[in-house]
Amino acid sequence: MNCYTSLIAQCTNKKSLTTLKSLHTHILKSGSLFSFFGHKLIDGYIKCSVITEARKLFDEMPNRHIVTWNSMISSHVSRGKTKEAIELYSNMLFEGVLPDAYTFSAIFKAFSEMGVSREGQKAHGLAVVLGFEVSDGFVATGIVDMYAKFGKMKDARFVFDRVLDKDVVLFTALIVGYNQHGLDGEALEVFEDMVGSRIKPNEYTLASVLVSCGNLGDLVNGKLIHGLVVKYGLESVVASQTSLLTMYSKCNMVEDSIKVFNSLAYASHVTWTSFIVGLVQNGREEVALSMFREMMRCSISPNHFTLSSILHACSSLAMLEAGEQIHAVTVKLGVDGNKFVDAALIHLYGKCGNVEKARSVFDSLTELDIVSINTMIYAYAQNGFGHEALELFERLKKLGLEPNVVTFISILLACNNAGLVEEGCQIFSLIRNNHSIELTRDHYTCMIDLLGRAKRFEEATMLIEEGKNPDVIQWRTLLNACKIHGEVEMAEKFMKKMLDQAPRDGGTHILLTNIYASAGKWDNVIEMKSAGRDLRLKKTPAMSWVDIDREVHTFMAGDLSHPRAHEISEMLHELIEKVITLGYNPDTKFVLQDLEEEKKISALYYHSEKLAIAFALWKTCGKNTAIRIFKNLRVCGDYIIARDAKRFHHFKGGICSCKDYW
DNA sequence: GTAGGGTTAG
Repeated sequence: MNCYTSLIAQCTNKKSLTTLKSLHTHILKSGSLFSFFGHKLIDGYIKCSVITEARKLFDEMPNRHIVTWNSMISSHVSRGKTKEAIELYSNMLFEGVLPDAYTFSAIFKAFSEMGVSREGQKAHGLAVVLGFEVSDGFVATGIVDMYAKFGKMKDARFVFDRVLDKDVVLFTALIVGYNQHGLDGEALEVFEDMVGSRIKPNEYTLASVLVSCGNLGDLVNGKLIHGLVVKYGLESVVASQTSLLTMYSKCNMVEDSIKVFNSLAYASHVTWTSFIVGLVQNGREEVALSMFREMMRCSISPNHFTLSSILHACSSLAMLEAGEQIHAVTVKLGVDGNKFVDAALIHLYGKCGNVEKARSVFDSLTELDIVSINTMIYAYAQNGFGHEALELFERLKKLGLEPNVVTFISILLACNNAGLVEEGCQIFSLIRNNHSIELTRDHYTCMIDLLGRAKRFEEATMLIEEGKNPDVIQWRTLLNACKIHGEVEMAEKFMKKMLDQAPRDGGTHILLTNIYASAGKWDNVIEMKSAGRDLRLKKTPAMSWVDIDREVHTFMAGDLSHPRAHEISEMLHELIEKVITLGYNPDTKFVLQDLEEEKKISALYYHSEKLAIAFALWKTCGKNTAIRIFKNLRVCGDYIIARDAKRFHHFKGGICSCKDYW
């Protein structure tokens, strides 16, 4: 009889399920199944990962031992079968079997994963009554981790503080809790306590505190902890590598994160993703895209984290074609239903001016949440679809969702971009009356722009003065409105107010210079320019780019350095001749330099966006494909299609979607 | 004879 024990052990080690099952039959026939051997068999099934067989036998057994209850519960929890684990736990209590430290160490995770905090709290109470809460580190860790997952950091801390013998896992559970709820300062404090208590951190601890350093932008501590990773020989652990990358990129030290990445012998999909995310967040979208391609070449499958990030890279570069290919990848991998991925897709299509496609992704969502609606409203806003944005705003309210700060920024932007002045004012007063939303500078700036464009300078000025800490951008917004309406005197008045605040602001100087230039006040222009030189102001050069066959071509005004400069120039002249015969009249008021008329006209011809479009037309040879031109600053009023730094301009039948409002 | 914590995204 005793040989059963060693036979079961042999099967378990070899993971031989068939032999285990024949043993099962044999023991059953011998009449000793519901004894010690039954428990051994259950244990064997669990170790062979056939939990259903274990459960079947378990349910047949009378007089189940606490150890077997515990094995059943913990094996269900570790396989993500939380509902069944909780069921087993209640059955156990119902049968009058008291849980012990092993039971508690497993069960709290089930409560947090099921999201049932009341039940979790009850179990906590029982653990206190039975005396396990502060005396057993495993139990305490379970409780601390559960409260942390529920975001109840005060409860987690309360339990933590009372535990007598704190170990590295308990400390880590609390640190991770703080980290995941944005309390990175607290996370670092606890880490310091831990080190002070001479408890050695491990890879779990270090991974988490590194991320906290990143979130705080605390490079000093980040580097110290990098030192600890090296000291404890944890450099080859994936989690350490991943969080090192995250830490450096969140501290804006992309070069260091590149260095870490290049030193890795192997990178997991999480590490690749962390690296790519860091590149995207640091404005290295093109590198991110090539790393993404490299990742795919290495047959590392991207997941929803990777894909949503890389889609954001495509959005920033407005690379529609690359984005569409990645959209195809998301469908192929079946992650296109993920809400992060879908939001990124809506953002991409919105940013690339394809509102219909953004909307079709939006319509495919099975569950609407505030972020997905915000993203769609923003897509409408960017493209000047004011009424559609307002409609969605109404739908949001009907769904009973609470609009947040981002919703209001997007909707105000939509009103602004579509010239819906009254609607914008109404929504603005709605936010004012809704005390749960705090008005931010962005809300004010948007309203100031809206009122300024509507020539309602008095109200706009009042808003600047009412808003907390008005900034240069707001005054500059108003100056821009003066420029639109040719209000030179008003601009000078605002300029004085601004200069008190930020005498060295380059944008202000350039704007006022341009206002003088449009009004032909060349003396003032010269004066402003020399003042600007004295202040050593640098102007951001205008730049346009076009994406053809996944290659980005960049142009600056008058810049003939492109290898195809000759063809571009020919195409440009051909085009201009054509449009002149169609009635185009170069509008030199957009040339803000004091030049002879002829030179002004030629300056106008060589604007960066025109070079880009000439190149694109030459390159695509009149093929019937959409051409998307991008520009970092505002598009010159003299011409054209494109997305500029603010919004997309759709040209159809010679009319721009912004109705020349911008 | 059974047990606890981590790294990537809007």
